[in-house]
Amino acid sequence: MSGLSQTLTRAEQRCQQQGGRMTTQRKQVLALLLSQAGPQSAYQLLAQFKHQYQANAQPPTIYRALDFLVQQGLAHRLSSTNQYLACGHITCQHDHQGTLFLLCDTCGGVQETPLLKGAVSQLQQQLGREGFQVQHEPLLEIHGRCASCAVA
Amino acid sequence: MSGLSQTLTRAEQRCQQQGGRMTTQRKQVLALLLSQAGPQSAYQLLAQFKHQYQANAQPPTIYRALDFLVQQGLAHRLSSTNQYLACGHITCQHDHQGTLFLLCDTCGGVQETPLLKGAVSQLQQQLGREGFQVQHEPLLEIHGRCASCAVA
DNA sequence: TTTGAAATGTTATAACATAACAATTTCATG
DNA sequence: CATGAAATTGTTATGTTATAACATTTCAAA
Repeated sequence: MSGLSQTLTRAEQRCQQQGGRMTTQRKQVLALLLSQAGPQSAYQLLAQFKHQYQANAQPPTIYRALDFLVQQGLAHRLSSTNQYLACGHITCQHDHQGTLFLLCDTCGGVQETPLLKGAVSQLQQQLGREGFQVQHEPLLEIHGRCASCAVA
Repeated sequence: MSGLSQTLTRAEQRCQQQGGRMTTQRKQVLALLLSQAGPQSAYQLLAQFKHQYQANAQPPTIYRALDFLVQQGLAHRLSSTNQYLACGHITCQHDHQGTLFLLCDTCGGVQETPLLKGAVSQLQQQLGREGFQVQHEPLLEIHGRCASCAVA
């Protein structure tokens, strides 16, 4: 578990390696994402951004920053809920072949886990069978009920 | 490969078994879906519905029909593209544990295939590890390039 | 220090989806 | 058949998500 500033530093390093510019604004949005308990909609983030950083910010500001962060692998977009969250593996050396998001429909929380090798190879088999070529790591979203909510 | 009317009949049977009412309107929307080459947005379907069936139809008409069809397992919603398509397995006895959609970013087409058992059990393993309970068959969407587009 | 590409600001609008309530239809049951 | 509760459909309005388009500014490399 590393602190916020360490994470931001690490994120900056990653951008440099990948030829991306980590500007103040983008860092602010990433910081916002990192401070959240759960995934947020773009407009929720916009509201917080306006409150904390820039009162007159407009949607494109947030969407551009989010697009950038997603491109750089520092954030993820959950397409099944139209939400965004910081990547849970900014500080670790992650060598994923894909990511699995477990979305709890009860509490709205998300668990992000690397796809296990076994699952990856099974999926690859299935893709190969169809002659389908994947360009980016697949992000798989599965809905259900998380462990905490299952207890209650 | 069964014809449109056969498929609609089969769909009707399924609804009855599941306690759903297959109305004229819903059948019309399903027929629209079945006549498509690829997945369509709700508003594309609305435009076609207005053209073919009811000139003054409004968005709720389409969304309600789509919601119903998805509930009954006769159609799917692709959350990564906000599109809808007819289930490719209305006429077969399908005993899926989940479905994998291969979305071609080049031609916009979709390949729908049942999740192979191996992949299912790998994913289940991973879910079990997190204590996560799935309520519905997972629908997994993977983007990439389909076989035809890979050739070109 | 120019200069051009990238980033940001700003206005407007497109695209996706649902709330809320009225009217109608359906269909089990009296 | 009558009829009334539940489901479906009609209709208006609006909420939510996302991007187009163009102006301005920033910033690093030549």
